[in-house]
Amino acid sequence: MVKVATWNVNSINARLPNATAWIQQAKPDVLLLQEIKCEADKFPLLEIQALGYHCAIHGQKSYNGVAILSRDPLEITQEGLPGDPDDQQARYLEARTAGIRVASIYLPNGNPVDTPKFQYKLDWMDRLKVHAATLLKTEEAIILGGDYNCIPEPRDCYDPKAWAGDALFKPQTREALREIVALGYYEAFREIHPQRVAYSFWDYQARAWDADHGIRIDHLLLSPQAVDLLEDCDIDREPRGQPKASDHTPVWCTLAA
DNA sequence: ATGGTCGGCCTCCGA
Repeated sequence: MVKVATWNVNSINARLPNATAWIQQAKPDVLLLQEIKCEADKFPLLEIQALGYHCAIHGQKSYNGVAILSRDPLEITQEGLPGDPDDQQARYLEARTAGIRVASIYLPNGNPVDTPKFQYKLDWMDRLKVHAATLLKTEEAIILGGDYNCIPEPRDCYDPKAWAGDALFKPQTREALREIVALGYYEAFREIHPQRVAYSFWDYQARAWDADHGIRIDHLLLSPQAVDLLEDCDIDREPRGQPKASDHTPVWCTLAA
């Protein structure tokens, strides 16, 4: 059995106690991290290694940054999303480990929508679609996990009307995610829980956590070879209720292997 | 309720 989780930690250094506690309790074999908000030399490598994990880091100062932790050694297969040599933002890291291929994805937020940030998001999703199609041809068990900054459907949001104009819920954003899935991927949470309402992000503001005003934007996309092995998937709300929590909480799945 | 959330950081920007 291989347990793979994704978690936007909103700074790995600010979140180290929370991340350590969750790793020791949840014991993922592979953990995909987003928004580590540091370069590799500022990553708490020794602390993570002490928990028994290898680390692959694609860092950036102050913003973005992704990493992959694994009980097994990691072979990096892609650092940075292909398709735009001018893109300097650290939002994609891919590796082989634990007998599968995984990617840690921090998809651009895209707000405000009347600025170039939204077009950057849509362009980034186009590039991800191209790369995701290439990956499918390997016929490997693949998990593309991360913060997709996309609310797939109205039921994935506590108040769809309140989010109607937001980059996370714009029709173009949702269409772009559907196109990626339609290449031949399976969204793990919906495979296991076709009807369930659950969230993975609650804003720090306006008592969103206390009111359960959440959205589901952290996803695990599985190739056909991976979904054949899929046993379980869930969102662990517990870390979001802890002191000094990230605004996201981990999403995990297990594969028979 | 004269405040209102975080983290990183060239005291504001990004989320």
